[in-house]
Amino acid sequence: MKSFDKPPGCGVCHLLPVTDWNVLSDDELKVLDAGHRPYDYAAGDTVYAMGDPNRGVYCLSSGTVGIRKLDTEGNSVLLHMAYPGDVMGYRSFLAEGEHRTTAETLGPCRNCLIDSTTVSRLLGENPQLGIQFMKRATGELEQAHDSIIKGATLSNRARLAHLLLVMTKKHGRVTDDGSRSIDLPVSRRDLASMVGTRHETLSRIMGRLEEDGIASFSGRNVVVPCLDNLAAEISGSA
Amino acid sequence: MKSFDKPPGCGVCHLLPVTDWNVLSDDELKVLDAGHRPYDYAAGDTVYAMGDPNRGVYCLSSGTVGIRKLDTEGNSVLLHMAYPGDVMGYRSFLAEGEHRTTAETLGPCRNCLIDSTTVSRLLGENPQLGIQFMKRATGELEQAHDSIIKGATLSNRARLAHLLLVMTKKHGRVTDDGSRSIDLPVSRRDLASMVGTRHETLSRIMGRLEEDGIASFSGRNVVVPCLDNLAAEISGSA
DNA sequence: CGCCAGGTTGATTTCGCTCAAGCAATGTGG
DNA sequence: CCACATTGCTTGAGCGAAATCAACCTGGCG
Repeated sequence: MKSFDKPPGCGVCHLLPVTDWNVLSDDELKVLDAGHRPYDYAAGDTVYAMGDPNRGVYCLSSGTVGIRKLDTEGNSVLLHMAYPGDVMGYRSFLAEGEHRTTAETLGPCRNCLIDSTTVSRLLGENPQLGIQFMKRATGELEQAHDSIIKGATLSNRARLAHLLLVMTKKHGRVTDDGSRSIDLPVSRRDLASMVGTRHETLSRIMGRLEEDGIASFSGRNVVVPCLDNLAAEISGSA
Repeated sequence: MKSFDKPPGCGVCHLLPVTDWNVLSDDELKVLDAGHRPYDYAAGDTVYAMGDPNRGVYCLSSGTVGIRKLDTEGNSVLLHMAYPGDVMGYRSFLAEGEHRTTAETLGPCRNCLIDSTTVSRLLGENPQLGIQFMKRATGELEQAHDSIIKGATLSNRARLAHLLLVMTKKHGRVTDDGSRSIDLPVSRRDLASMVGTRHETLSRIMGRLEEDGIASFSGRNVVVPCLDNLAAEISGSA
C-alpha cells in the first residue's frame, strides 16, 4: 500500500458524477478534498479488518473490493462487492465503533480515505449527503434481502446461475461469437461462500452446468453461450 | 392516567424517546404531528403491499408487523419484523418508487402514517433525522448480513435455534420455574421461510429438538427450559 | 355436516456434506 | 535445474439431511 503526498482533487475526480459526493457544493468539495487521501493497494490487500477502529469512510477509485465477514468458526463469507464510485466503511463510521466486516482488494485498487472529522462535518452541513448515504444503505439492504430470498427458495444450482448472471453485469464482456465471457474476480472458495455451499459441491455443480452446455469454466474465466439459458436455470428449476 | 384536551400528538407519544424522531425540535415535532395520522389494524391486515405506491413512512405504535417479500414463484419469505417505535416504508420513500416489500400485521396494531411531504420537509430541515434513518438502515443491513451468514454456514437445526434465541428477546418471558416461554407471532410456514426450509422439514426439526429436551412446542407457544442448551445448538453443531 | 387451512407424519428419492485422495500450478531452497 | 512443499481445485465414495409427494389429523367455520 502506497500513499501520495499531494492528492489529486475530488472536485476533478472522473468518478465524481457517479458518487455520493455529487450533491456537494464547490466549497464542500474543497473540504472533501482537504480531508481525503488516496491509497494504492495490490491484489489481496486488506483495506480494513473486522475489529479495526473506524478511521473514516473509503471511496473506491479503481478496482474491486470484496466485503466479507468471518463467523465464529473462522468461516469466511463474501457478502458484497464494491466497485469504483462506491463508498465503504460508512456503517462502522455511523455506529462510531469498530469495523464489523473485512474489506479486501480483489485486484489492484486505488481507494481514498476520507477522515472521520471531514465526513462528520459534511454530513452536518449538507443534509443531501446523508440522504445519498441512506440511499446507498437501502440499496445494499435491497441486495441483501434479495440474497436471503434466493438463499431460502432456490437450489444451489439456481443460485450459482443467478450469481453468474449478476457477475455478467460488472465483469462480463461480449465475445466475437456473441457469447458472454466473464472473468470472475473471486476464488472458488469465495464463490462457494456466496452461493452458500461447500467448494467441493460448487465444483460439481459447475461440472453439471458445463455438461448441460449452460456455461464452461476454465480457471477464473466463464463462458456463457446463451444468457437466456442461464436465466432459465433460475425460474425453471423449481 | 391523564386525559388530553386534544388527541395525543407525536410530541407526547410514549414511544418518542426510542424513535428516530427524538432528534426533532419542538417546532419540528409540531410539523410531524400535523403530518401524521394513526390507523388501527386487525391481525393479518396489510399495511402496504409490494407494488403499492409509497404514501409516506409508517411509525409503529403498538403490535408487531412482518415485512415479507414474494418471489416470482409466489413463495413468501418473512424478512424482518417491526416493533413499536420502528419506522417502516422509508426505503421506497427514498427511492420515490413503489413498495418492494409487503408489510402485514402479525396481530392487532396501531400504526401512524407520516405523509411524504412532511417527511421530505423534516429530512431537509434537520440533517440529524437523515442520520437517524441511516442508522436504522445500517442496523437492518447488519441483521440481513447476519442472516446471510447464518444461512450460508449453519445447519437448518442451528438456524432454527438461532431464530428462537432471537425471538426470545422480543416475545419471550420467564416462567415460574425459570424456563422461557415464547409466544411466536408467526405461523409455521413463515417460520420455515425464515429458517430457509420447507415447513415439513421444520416440523421434523422441531420434533427432534423436543426429543432432545431443548425446547417443547405446542401451537405457537415454545418453552425453552435452558437458554444455554439452545445457544449450544448454534456453535456446537459444526 | 362437509369443507378448508394449518399442521404433522410417512415413504422415497435426491442432494449436499464429509472425509479423503489426486492433480496441476506455483514457489523455494539447495 | 530439480526435489519438495504449498495452494487451489477436482474427483470419488459413503452417509446423513432435506426435498418431494402424499396421506392424514385437527380445529374452526359457513
